[in-house]
Amino acid sequence: MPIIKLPDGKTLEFNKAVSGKEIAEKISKSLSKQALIMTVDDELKDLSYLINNDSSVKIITPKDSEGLDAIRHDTTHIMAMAVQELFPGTKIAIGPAIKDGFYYDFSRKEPFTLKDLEKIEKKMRQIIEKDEPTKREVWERKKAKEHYKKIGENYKVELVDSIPEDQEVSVYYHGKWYDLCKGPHLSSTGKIGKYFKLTKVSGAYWRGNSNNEMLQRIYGTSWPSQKELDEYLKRIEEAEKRDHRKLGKEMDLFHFREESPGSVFWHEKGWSLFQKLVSYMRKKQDQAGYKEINTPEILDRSLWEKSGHWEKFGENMYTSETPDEKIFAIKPMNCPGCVQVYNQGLKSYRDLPLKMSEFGKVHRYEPSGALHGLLRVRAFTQDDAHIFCTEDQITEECLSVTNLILEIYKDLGFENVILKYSDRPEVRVGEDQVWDKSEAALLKAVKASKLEYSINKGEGAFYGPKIEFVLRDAIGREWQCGTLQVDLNLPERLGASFVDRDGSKKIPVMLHRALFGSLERFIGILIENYSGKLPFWIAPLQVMVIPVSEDFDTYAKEVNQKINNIGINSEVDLKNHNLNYKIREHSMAKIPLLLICGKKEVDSNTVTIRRLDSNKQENMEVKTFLKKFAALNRAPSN
RNA sequence: GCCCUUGUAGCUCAGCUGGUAGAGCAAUUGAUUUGUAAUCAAUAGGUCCGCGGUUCGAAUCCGUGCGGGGGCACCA
Repeated sequence: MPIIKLPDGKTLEFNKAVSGKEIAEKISKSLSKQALIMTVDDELKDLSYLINNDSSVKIITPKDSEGLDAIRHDTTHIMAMAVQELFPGTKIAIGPAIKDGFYYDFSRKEPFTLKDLEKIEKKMRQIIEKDEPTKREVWERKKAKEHYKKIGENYKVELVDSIPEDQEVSVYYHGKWYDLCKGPHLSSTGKIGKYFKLTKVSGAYWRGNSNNEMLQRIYGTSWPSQKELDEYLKRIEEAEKRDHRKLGKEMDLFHFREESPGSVFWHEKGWSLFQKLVSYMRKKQDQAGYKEINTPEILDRSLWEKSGHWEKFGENMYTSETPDEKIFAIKPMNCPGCVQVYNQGLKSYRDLPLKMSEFGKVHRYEPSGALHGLLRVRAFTQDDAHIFCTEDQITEECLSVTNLILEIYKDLGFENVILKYSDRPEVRVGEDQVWDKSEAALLKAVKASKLEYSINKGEGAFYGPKIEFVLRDAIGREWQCGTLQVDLNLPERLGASFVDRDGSKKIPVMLHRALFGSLERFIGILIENYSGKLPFWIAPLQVMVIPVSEDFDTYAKEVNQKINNIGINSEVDLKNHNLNYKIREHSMAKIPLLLICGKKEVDSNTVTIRRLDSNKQENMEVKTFLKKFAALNRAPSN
């Protein structure tokens, strides 16, 4: 006589074992129609699962994230079934639901083509049409293994092996096709609806290990309704429109070329944006007590051996050989150089904390497949700094770094920031006790920041634990930017010290921190966040002055000169095109302000402003304009 | 690095099964003097990514290298 407790607190009593389907029907007709799976005492189960004992039950519908996952999981099973029917001999590996969709990994000699995807989709629709019931069976572990061995599904054999001993080995059937699967699944193939689409094929290593063979992965997306599917596809399209590679070209900011893959050729406008960010940060760092330094880009191999980079990071380092056969490395990080500057002259505890910043250009030989526009490059400028301090100062210094970073993000329009804390990796330098100390101090700062955070086990830098600052952009994507790392190893390796209060020599702690991480990457993120429509104060070309006709060229030139004189980047468009044409052209170039000058303006000594993304006209005296926009030509916090 | 895919004018792209390239926009020149998202016309513009091969003949087919894109792995 199970008593079923529902999420709203109500209870239902049954006089025999009861299935989810029956419970849903008892609650309401509409719920039973929408029901996909259920949770029994927080465990996901098929609706057909029979409940014998008193339990808490929640019926899952497409509105729940578990429901959405179930739909996607079912869709991927149906895809795998379609693939095996269409392409006999194809072996199947794994096929989970993922964010916004699903994938399944296959092993087959011939590559799947986009045409194949169409065929597979068609087959899937046929399978769904048949609406065959999905059934679950529990198999003996041994039977499952032998069975899969017999039919040559070697990936499934491995998967059976990896199921923990205390768990059942279950298999799900739709029609004749079956798959090793933990479940749960919808009750029949027709339940998933028809709102799915196969999106792409790619390679993927078996079990995510690059030593294993490469499988073929087919990705798809699946939703409870046409509306949601359309919305998703629209979202993808919108994201593509924001692509900084496309906008960077359109806005004439930068380009890449074969001669230096992964390195940016900055054009005038892009570089102007870059420099605006640098001078903004200089100002912020000055105010926060940083001292800016600069160190060589090429340093002798011996320094990198001492610092540990040669051994731990060598694979990613560019090296150069001189005519006299000396080996130099092009710096992949600024820290060793910075320590050398610290090491000049004796330091006292009174000098600490000592904050040394550096806009250092670093080079890292990233794997070719990792390169991605400005977001992943081989040469980039870090807004780097190293803070030398005592162990007692770690937490406080970390907090002040966090505050600085948050203020800077806010100025640039990012208010939604989360932290990722990473502790010791497997490959590392330094004693475990040292790691214990650094990890504890950093974690304390993380907690004190009161920001949302997650812990990434084993993902710290080889010299110390770290936190990463992740920001969410206008369309909800997360970008890892700033970083803060505690380093109790490098100062010792490179012989840094200070004289303490008692006259003894001690080794300082070093904090590595970067605000944006990489200027290049951050600019990419900025462009995507704003769809290229950058805030006025940071836009490379801020104003375009447009005379209505040739007669007003002189006036337009004068206005342009006055604007440039107060430090706003302005140009005047004297080309022989009509007004409509120019407005269209410069709007598409995403210039924040267009100033129209015609007879009316000349007579009244005014300009008419048209702001990007608005067709309102705003007339203003030139004097007023200059005053107003001079004030807007700096960061909100300044 | 691995799998798939792709590389034609400054840009976006067309060019079927092999017969030495084409459009729109941009550029230049001329006409037009324009009041809030494309005025008209003319002109010029290309080692069809590089190298090698097949062929009487290659942008097109094959091989290879390099680059781009989508993933996987990587991201100290």
